[in-house]
Amino acid sequence: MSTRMGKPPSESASLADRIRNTIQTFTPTEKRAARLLLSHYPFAGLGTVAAFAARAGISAPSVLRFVTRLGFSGFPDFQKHLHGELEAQLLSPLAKARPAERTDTAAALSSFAKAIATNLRSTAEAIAPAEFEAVATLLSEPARHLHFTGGRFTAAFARYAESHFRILRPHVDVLDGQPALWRDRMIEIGRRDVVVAYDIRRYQEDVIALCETASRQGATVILITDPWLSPIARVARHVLPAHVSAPSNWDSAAGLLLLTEALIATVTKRLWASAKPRMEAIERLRDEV
Amino acid sequence: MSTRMGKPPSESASLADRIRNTIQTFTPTEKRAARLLLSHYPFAGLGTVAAFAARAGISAPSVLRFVTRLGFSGFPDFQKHLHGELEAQLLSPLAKARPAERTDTAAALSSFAKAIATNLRSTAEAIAPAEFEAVATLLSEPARHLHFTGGRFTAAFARYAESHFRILRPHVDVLDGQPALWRDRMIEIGRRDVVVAYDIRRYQEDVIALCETASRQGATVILITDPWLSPIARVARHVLPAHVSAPSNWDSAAGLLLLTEALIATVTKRLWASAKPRMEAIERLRDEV
DNA sequence: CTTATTCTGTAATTTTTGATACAGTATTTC
DNA sequence: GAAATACTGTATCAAAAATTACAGAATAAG
Repeated sequence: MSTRMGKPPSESASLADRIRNTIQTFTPTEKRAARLLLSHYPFAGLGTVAAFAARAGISAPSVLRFVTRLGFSGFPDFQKHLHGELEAQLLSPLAKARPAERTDTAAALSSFAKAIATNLRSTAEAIAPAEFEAVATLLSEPARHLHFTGGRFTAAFARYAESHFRILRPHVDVLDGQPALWRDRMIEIGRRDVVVAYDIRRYQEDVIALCETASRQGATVILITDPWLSPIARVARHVLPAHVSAPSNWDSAAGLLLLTEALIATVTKRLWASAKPRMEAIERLRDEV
Repeated sequence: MSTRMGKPPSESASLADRIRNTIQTFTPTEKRAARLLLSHYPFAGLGTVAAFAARAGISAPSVLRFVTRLGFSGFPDFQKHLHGELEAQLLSPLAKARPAERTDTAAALSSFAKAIATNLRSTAEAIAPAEFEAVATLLSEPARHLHFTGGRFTAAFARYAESHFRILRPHVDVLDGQPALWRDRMIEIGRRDVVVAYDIRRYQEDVIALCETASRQGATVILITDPWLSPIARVARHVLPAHVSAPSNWDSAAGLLLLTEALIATVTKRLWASAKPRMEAIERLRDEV
């Protein structure tokens, strides 16, 4: 066993910092390993032990001793840590190097806004254009019947979508409230129907069951979910995942709203010729009542 | 052998872009793999085949078929490519500038995301910290009764807020559906009650009437609205305006959602001592049913 | 200068990982 | 509705990787 113990890798400071601070205690070959890693941090550590050894001009066992010295249980453990750092750094360029400022409520609001804005950007980037396009097309076909549904928290977005699409086009409803009531309507759902389901963790059994039934009866299922994908993805024709992370105990649904509003906007534009007179007629009716 | 060949991985466009453009030609399981990779790009691909497969909910061979379809000779080859992209991207922060989207709809989605992100930022900046603070405090008092309500489009956010606050604390409900049904409940609303109203253009008569009545009976009214302020502002104790502009015929409600979620997060933190056991109890009840 | 100790690479070993053959299932096509 | 085709998971195999044992080299101490 080594005479010097490595510190546990769970230290708060970045691994690179820790290496820089302790590099003088390393043996000559370990220093070579450390310099390689620091000069190409952290990419040099992403490959195999053999590749790292060759690049540093040392032997494979020396690399192993190096990572052990750093406090890792083995090379895979070491790599796992690098992956984690990399992901944290690249995904939240803002949240990273910020040593817990005062948790003022005003600061909370603005950091919330920042985090959600980041979500929106990554949500938009992760969506396949063809997928979004296909969904927009489905929702633009007046002959199809649209049914929106969601779980405990996401039912609100089904409602939100419905309240807009209802104005744009005919044959729009929401499957909401008592799941028992859905059953009755399910009988009418078939090939021409489109079910748009919102479902994020924890995925809800009754929504899943509804979509499976709908799919079995030939309906087209569209799923709007989180990046971990609801089980509904199995039966869904199209899936639109949205990022949901937020500085809170709860997930943020802003990504779901983004996709919903973007779909509404796209369909509005596409159906404008028929939607405009329809909207005007609805306005007149509202004013009369 | 597969009937469709993957393109060589040396294409100039990023791998993510290529996947987004060709995802429609994938098999269902390949789509699952693609969605995982896109939603956690490229980190999901940095581990082992088995880890990727488990995370995507598919089998290891399917992952191998996926990378083969993408044109790589094997999983290590695929990872090598990801490492390369990652290094290039992180080393040149400038190169991160988006490579000009192709299709119209993709552009629509990303410009939508940008516009909404801007909304969020300006919404957060325009909120008076003391106002937000005061609202959070009101919603954190367990003795008060909370009622959420909204108009045609905004009722969804009242529902969304209610579904969360209901879990955090007692005495939470939503005034929804038939306005006639509100009347019956109005009789019980008094000094200890808090009415949170969502209202944006075009401001809705029945919601306005509800808030005026509530105010007259001594309730505290909180208004979440657009920058032009609903008439409810006259009777509201606190007003939180949100920016709503969007590249669409419709307004965007993302600002409303931001305020809602930020309030939920703040109240959750503040009530954590009592909310945690409450949430656990609710979880247990759910599991039993 | 000799001896003890630490350091480092070669080579063997074991574990893990990626890859493949094949059979069952679902799906599509006629 | 039946046959053909495509799709996907289980079980198995082969390959590569990480790890360890050990001996030689370098360094430091006496």
